This record gives sequence, structure tokens and C-alpha cells, in this order.
Amino acid sequence: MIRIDLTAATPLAEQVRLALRRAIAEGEVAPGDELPSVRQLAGDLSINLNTVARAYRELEREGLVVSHRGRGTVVASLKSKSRVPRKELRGRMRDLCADALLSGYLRGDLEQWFHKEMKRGSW
Amino acid sequence: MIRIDLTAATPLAEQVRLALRRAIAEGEVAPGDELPSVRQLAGDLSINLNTVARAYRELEREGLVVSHRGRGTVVASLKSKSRVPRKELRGRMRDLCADALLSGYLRGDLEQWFHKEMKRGSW
DNA sequence: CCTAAAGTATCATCGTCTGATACTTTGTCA
DNA sequence: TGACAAAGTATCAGACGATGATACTTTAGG
Repeated sequence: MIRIDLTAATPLAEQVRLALRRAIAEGEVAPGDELPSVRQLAGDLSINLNTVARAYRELEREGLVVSHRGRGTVVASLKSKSRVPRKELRGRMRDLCADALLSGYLRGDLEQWFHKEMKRGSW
Repeated sequence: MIRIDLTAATPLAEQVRLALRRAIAEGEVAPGDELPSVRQLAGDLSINLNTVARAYRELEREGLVVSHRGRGTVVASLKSKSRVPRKELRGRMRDLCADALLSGYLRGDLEQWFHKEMKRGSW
């Protein structure tokens, strides 16, 4: 379902959270769908179940999923959106462009990447 | 020169590094320019000089600046670029779009942000 | 030379991430 | 209806990393 990088600097739980956020945003999983159990997903990813549980809890705090003891975790209705501040998003856009520039990529490359993302989700 | 957020999750040294990277990429400081001393910048930001020193060392490892004991730190010629993998940049683009979508921003918002960045640097 | 100012090294502290383990709740089926 | 399996949750210890106080080394200039 998702993939993580054990060597990356970002914490595992954070990676799991981000990957699931992306999957939800892109419609790969829809509201009402069951997520794998923490043990299942942890097993698939070869990490501890607590790490997955932490990701789920964060997503719940963001209103993206709902967990119930003994039952499981399902994707929530997306009415209650977790609002990322505009300022932060613009900062990330800025850093992204700066890094691309320093890495020698061209304006055209970046535009292509951008437009491919625009086609992916339900924009 | 730059600003950092003491409450953010990303480490201080990393924030400093990213901010300076951005300043270099956007041409705010040019090759040959002196950066503030680690004590100076640390004082301005109210953080420890080691934290700034670590950021400088990372930037040197990336080939963006050159440090010399007793002399200072200077922005390097940008011939030796630090290459960020294409895969990582696309991943960041993807996460950014996903977050924006979940936060309720529109395609138009994102396009506007993107094009403003395109105008900023020396693309 | 001697001093001020630059980067560098060392080390202690503290927080946070991760994982092992045990607990609680829920649904189901004999 | 009781037992069991499977789900999320809680607790706690170990490890690792980030930060800062302090001392060291190098450089330039008077």
C-alpha cells in the first residue's frame, strides 16, 4: 500500500502519516474504506506496531481517519479538513524551487512535475 | 538576514541551512559574499553558535560555501552544485499538492504560488 | 608578538523516536 | 453465553540526535 525509507531522516511514524495522507488526498482510499490494522501494516513495513499506531492517531487528530478499539480504522469523511497554513505551504514551494534550481533542473522540468501532480488528484 | 522558528519540528541547524540555501539559490547572496560569522548569526537568531556552525558545515559539504578557520565563510561559486535526487523533489511536490488539496486550496491557488516562485529566482 | 575574531572540537544534557510487552475493547462463533 | 481472536491503547526502557556551555586552534592586523 505504501512504502517507507528506513534510512531517511524523517521519523518512521511521520513517513507513514504522510504517505497515508497522500493516499487519502489522491483518492487512492476513499472515505469509509478500512485501513490495514496496525499489526498488519507494521508487519508489511517491518516496523513496530506502535509506530503505525502513532501515525493513525495523528491522522485521527487531523480528522482524516477514525479509530475504534477492537474494530479498526477507517477513512473519515473529508468534510473536516486538517488545515495546513498557507504560509507553510508557500514556504515549502519556495524551498522546493530553490533546491531544484541549485540542483540544475530547469524551469521546464519543474513545470512538468507540477502539471503531472495537477492531473493526479481530484482537482 | 534569515528567520527561524524555535517551535517548529525541524531542527534549528536544518532550518538555518535551508534558509541559507534558499538565499543563495535566489541570489540574495552572491558567490564571493561573506556570510555573517557563526557568533554573529547565532546572536541575531538567539541560538547557540554551534548550531549555526553545523549549518555552515553542511553547506560546505554541499559545496555551497567555503569556511576557513579564523577568516570566515564565503559563498562558493555555484559550479559545484549539490544534487538533490529528482525522485525526492517529485515526492515533495506530490506531498505539497496533497496537503494543499486536503487543506481546501484550489488548483488556481497552487498555480499562482508556483508561478510567483518561478519569477523570483534566476530561472 | 599579541590580541581580537573567526571556525572547530568536546562533552553533558535533554528530548524524542522506536520497539518490546502487556492491557482493554469488540465482534464472532461454537 | 462464554471463549477466543483481533483490533486499538498504554507503559516503559533503550538509543539516538539535537542543542548549548565551554575550551581550543587558526588567522589577520596593529
